Amino acid sequence: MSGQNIRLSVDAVVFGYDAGTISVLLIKRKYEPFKGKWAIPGGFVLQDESLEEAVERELKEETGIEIDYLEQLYTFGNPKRDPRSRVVSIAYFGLVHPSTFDIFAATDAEEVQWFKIDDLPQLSFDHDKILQFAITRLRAKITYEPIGFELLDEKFPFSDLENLYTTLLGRPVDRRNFRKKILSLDILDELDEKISKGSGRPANLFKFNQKRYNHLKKKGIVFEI
Amino acid sequence: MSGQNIRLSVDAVVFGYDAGTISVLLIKRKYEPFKGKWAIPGGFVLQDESLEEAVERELKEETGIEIDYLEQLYTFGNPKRDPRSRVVSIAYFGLVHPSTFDIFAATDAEEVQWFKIDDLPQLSFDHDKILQFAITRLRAKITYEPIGFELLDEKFPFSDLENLYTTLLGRPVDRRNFRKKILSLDILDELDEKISKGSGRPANLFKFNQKRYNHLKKKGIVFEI
DNA sequence: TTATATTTGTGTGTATATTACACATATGAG
DNA sequence: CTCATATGTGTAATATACACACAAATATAA
Repeated sequence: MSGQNIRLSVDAVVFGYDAGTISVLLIKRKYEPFKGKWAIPGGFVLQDESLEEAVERELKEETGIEIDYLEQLYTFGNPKRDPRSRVVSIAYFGLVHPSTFDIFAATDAEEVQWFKIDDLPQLSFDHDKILQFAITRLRAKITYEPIGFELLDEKFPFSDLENLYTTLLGRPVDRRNFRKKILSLDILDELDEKISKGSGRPANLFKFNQKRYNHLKKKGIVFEI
Repeated sequence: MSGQNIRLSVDAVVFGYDAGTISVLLIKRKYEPFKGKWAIPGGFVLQDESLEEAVERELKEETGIEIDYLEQLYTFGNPKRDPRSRVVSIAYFGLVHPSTFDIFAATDAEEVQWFKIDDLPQLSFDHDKILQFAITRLRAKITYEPIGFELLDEKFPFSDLENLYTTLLGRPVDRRNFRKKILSLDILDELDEKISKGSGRPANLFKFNQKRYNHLKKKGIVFEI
């Protein structure tokens, strides 16, 4: 027991969304093992920080990013997952708004990049497994928790939400029925603002009302698409 | 990084079911801290074993039990959760069939006991939090995965399943509608066997067909109550 | 300025699923 | 053989999900 020599790390799969594609944030490894290969950002947990603090610190150190939504994903503990020594990794998954996504997508730092999830490079360690796990969770979770809003701007036209769901679910959604359903949940505030995207009729902007959602949830009313 | 001194443990919340009550397996701690208090079984992960192996080993060592269903629950990493030193614990939740449950319920070893979940003793560490987490997961999960069968005998009358759901959901379910719904999922085999429980009409026995469920799941057909 | 292309916004009828509900049947016990 | 107890079953009413098309507001090009 006293001979336990297991190191503990955290890894974060961070998703961003723009114009019909989901991307994930990766870093290029500077050192062995897997030097030069892409990996999910992460690192070792420090003695006195919580796991969430470790994730946020590592993300800031390695990518400069600050996360809008973070949740624990799964803990990967296969004894052979790191070729050097025993490392157990607690994986998180995170979401960022387009404002964050855009900034970092623009700066093409060679060592930090967004990759579209259907055009991923080879990954280090068991990171492909972790990433697939995260994608599965994201796709599933948007159907029973209103986390999709974390991938949109604070104020968004309804079509953005619809496109996000079309993308994540991988199938078309009926515009009228989708709108009816979401609006019936009573978790969106319709704003007195319009946005015009090139040609076409300007769209009304909406805003997710987190407080109202929490309130409804407490009453046992569930989000479901 | 080399100064990391975090120990890694696993803990298991094991549930059993009998006659309208859900119970959980606890052990009485032999040593400080929390000596004499009840706790969820668990212990430190050994160098070369997987997390699941660690859980199974600890359960066997501490309680003698073998588990029928095991899944990772959540990783608890609050720096202060253990008063001695930093210990991160990966919690699992497990289910056992009544055959296992009955045996161990009978032997009233002073240091290992089943407790009804609405009559729990004070627990050590953050184990009450872990336990509540597990209960929440169990209650939620039986509505979208057919794991309830792991709490019943291999062959069971329909009323057992109905009572289990009534218990876990904490509300009555309509017998006819429930039966219709479950049978429509086509994951139960009706056997040519009857069981007679004291008085009343003997009940037909059913058996969960895991293969058929896996097959349906692969086709995207989901279990849902 | 007018016509055209583009995107948003909206309602109704149909099919499907969920819910409520009561009585006959098979057995054991007295 | 009567009574108590648990099982087994169907139908009608209601609610939910789904399919589907055209008018309104703007930008652009003629």
